Amino acid sequence: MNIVIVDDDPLVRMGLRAIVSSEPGWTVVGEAGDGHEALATVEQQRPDLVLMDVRMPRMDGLAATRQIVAAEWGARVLVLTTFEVDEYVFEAMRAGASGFVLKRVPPAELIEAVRVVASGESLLFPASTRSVIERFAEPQPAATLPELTEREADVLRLLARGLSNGEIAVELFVSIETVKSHVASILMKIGVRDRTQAVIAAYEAGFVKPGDAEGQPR
Amino acid sequence: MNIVIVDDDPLVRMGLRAIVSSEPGWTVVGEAGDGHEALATVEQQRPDLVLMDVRMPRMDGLAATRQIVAAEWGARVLVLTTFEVDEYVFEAMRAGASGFVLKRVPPAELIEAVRVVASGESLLFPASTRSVIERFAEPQPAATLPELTEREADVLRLLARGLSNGEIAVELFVSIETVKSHVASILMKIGVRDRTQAVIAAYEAGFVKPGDAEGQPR
DNA sequence: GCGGCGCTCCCCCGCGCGGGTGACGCGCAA
DNA sequence: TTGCGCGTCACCCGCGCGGGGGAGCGCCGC
Repeated sequence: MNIVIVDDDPLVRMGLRAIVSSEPGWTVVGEAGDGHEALATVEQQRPDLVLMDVRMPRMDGLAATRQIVAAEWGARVLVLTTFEVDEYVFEAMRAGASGFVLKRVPPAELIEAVRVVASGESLLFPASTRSVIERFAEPQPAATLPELTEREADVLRLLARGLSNGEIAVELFVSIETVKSHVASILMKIGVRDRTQAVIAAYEAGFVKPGDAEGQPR
Repeated sequence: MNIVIVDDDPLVRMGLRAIVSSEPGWTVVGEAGDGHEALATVEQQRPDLVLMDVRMPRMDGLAATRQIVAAEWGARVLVLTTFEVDEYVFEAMRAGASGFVLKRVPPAELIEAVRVVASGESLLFPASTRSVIERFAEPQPAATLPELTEREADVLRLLARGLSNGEIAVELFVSIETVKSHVASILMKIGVRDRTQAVIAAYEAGFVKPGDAEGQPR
């Protein structure tokens, strides 16, 4: 397995190199000190895996990760970081990293992490996993909508797709007046002023989710 | 540390008991064969941690997890499963579980998992972590907004909080006319008809996310 | 220096929207 | 039976919004 090490600190690179190259069959085929160098090195060496620092001069590890993962040969990236700043975790995941590990974990754990990531799976440092799970768990009870009648819910769904009263009327086979009546009820029930705020409330309450619209809003 | 084991298969319970009770200081204070028994046992024993199977008769592990975590003393729950069905992972996370591990992992890994979860952190089986990361990574490229100028972005942010043109004007210390001008540019650039559709586009593109508003929309 | 663009402001116009009030039929429960 | 909630429809009014138009300023790049 061929590995590239990216970190702006030469000492850290040496340490990582010592750890990973101690495994039989693992070879460090390149090193880089910033994001730009990383891209160049990865393009030349086409490694199986990249150990990537986050904080680096010129181009940080997240931007570099994005580009490496986006490239067609797509090496897997294991992000290393000194501090467990939560935001980095989410950014790294979005950037396409396969793992997120603190530098200060014992060498055996780091090797295990590399092995896991190389096998095509993913892995997060436990404390990071906790952040991720919490973010997953929370968004549900964010806000809550008062009880809407079935028809009002229909109208709100269409409102949240950007339809005008007239369009909703056509969609539901009723008159505009009826739609206006429902809209008025909705606005009063959820305590907002206009249709825009109603749509916002629908999103905030999870009544509709990004992706629900997808395409046809026109 | 006191542990309760929940699984409908007595043999599996015995195996788990053998593994975890081999650790010094760890005690299995109860067992249960379904969700209802689990709730009763947990309430009596008040364990620090629960090893919870997912598929069980009467009440499944996810429902039981929800109730255990919701209770005020709140034991931590490590979910065990035979198959790595993705949906279980997300459900378990939402239910409030602190970890998700396959039953067939080696005893040493299981013990490590228990240790991690008991320490207040969280942990997922690597293949599950991958699912989670992918779910995190995808929602981004949903839709994309044309390039907005800095000021237009400001206005769109406020639009997405439900402010009227007048309120936006006050917020940005400009005249209503200016706001109307920016709004017109926004509508034209993203190709929509009215402010409501603009807000929808903002949510769909991830320009604003549920939770950004949080409170002040009024 | 001049054009382009972003930001600011102004005016007019038409219409959709939101607020108010009222009405009718239906189903359901008191 | 008498209500009440729901869904349907109607009319009026006022105003915010969106669609035109134009214009001045400062900054940047050619």
